[in-house]
Amino acid sequence: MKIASVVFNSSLPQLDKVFDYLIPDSLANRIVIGVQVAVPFGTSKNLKTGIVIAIANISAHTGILSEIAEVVSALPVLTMEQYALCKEVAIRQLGQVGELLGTAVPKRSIRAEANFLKSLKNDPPKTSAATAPKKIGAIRTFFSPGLLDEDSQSHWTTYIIEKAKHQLQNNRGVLVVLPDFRELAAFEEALQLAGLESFSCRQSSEDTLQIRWTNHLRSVNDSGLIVYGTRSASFAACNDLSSIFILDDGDESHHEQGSPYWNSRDVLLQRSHLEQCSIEFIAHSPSSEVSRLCELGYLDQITTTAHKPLVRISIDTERIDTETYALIAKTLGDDKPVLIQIANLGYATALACLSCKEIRRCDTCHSSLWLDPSRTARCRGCKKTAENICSCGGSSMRPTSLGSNALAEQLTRSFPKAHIIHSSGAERITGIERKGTLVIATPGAEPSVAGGFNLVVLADSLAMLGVPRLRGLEQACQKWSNAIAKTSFDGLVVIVGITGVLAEQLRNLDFSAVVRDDMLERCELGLPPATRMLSISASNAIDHKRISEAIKTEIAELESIPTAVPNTIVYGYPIGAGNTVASKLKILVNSVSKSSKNKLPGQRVLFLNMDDHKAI
DNA sequence: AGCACGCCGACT
DNA sequence: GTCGGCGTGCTC
Repeated sequence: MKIASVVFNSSLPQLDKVFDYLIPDSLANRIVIGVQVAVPFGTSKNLKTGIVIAIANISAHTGILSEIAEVVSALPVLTMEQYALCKEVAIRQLGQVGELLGTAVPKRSIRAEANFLKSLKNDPPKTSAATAPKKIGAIRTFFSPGLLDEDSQSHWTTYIIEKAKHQLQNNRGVLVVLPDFRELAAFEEALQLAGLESFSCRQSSEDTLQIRWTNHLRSVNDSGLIVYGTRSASFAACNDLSSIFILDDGDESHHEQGSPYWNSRDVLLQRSHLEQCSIEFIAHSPSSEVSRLCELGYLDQITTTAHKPLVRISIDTERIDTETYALIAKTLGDDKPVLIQIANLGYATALACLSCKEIRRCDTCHSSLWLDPSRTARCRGCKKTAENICSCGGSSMRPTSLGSNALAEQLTRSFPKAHIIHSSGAERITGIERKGTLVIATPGAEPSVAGGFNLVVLADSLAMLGVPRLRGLEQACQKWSNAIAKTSFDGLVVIVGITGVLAEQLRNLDFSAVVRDDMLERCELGLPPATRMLSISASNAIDHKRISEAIKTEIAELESIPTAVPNTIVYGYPIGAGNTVASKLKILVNSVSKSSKNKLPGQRVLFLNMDDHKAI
């Protein structure tokens, strides 16, 4: 009898390995690699479902083998490329293969599967292997689309679709990973326009169970598809993969919040290595990681020559100066749309001292102060109510920028006849009609309008930089550039409150230069992206002490970084040492967890994040 | 996760 | 003497 190796979808470290089973003759012709099977497991009366990842004549296991009880899914539900990716990511992120299998394989829908099988009989999938040409040279680029989304030639969807068409002709697969449902909608619209709907396959957790399972079966069992979705699509099946595209890799939505804390960029970089395929990063402004890869020569940067909107820098410390007011009034008067980007909601984004003009910061944690909705001066970080005296001795302060509510009130007064719309994360408007509308939006919530906005005002630029965060500048660039991309062909951009070198770089809309300078400076200081931060949180003080001491003696090269978070240790490590550090840590973490005398039943002792963005 | 094995306290 | 507590460890 043949032997099948089976893996389980479980986050338990004890089950994070393959289990071999005998294939009974009755099931022999139905068991292929990738199918779901039900097997007896341990002493449990219930069968456990797993996935066959290998079939062989011998087993490395010396004990007696059980037999597979039944075949659950007639079709394969996992490709071996997906499985290899899960293994690689699990090693690098110090997690379990089993917990990533859940991302690679969605929940099964019996009805959807029955319908899919029926449709297969009428329309069998194209077989690709015989005709697929061998690998073309893998391309690795960072592409920055033109800063005018209205110019369809330089739009990111056009760029991806043109390249994808070429691959589809060879019956090869293309994977597209997008940050958000808004980009998903934009991409779907473009697919429809290009007549590629029948060659595309969406992977979205927003879809119903049935649709998800149908699309998943299709991407595993068919080829020559454009597979697209948000971050979990990084693990989606895509046969004969030739190119990977990832949009706005710096966007926070590309980070998985749960263990093992992977992000689309890193997963897809690993995937492009494993599958020897091209990878292209697309963003109006690069992330610092992409900027670093360009600097190293790992990625080629493609700059578009498409024309850019005109930029006016207003150095006025007021949020909106008189000239900008006049521009808004004129644009609205011409019945054309205006977009104002503000940092966030609330009544003030920052407070400045009237005598020294500095932004007031919290005495304990140094975060900026703001006026909360009850109009009390409060720290943004620790929420402590602030003193009324500045370090310079000045006793009065004023808001440097007003939040959306206050600004809206102010604008309503200034433009009594204007039609004002708000759009924020909570109440998001996706599109508006083209006329003299004034849109006040928070970053990422800007609606689109046919033809673009004739005036885009980045009203809170200074406040967006005022936050003392590591990635403040690169994230601001991402948010600014995405808002600027909504400008019309003949439109104007006003950036309020920026001065110096940054103002010059922004006048030319040279976001790559801004991010590059910031990135190089951070690398010199031993900060991300060249150095990475890993954090280990313990559920109690004793185990916290045990793991930190074990690391101090066993992995001396790890550089400890102070943190205020209780029972947590943070270390910096060079990005290239990731796998080495992870494998050394795995041994220590396992032994400390195992011998813990303090764990509650079912509770994990240690939580490990190999790439903790919030650690610093 | 389940489930059995195993070695100490209170019960007919 | 035995019933049962859940700590420890294994599951192909």
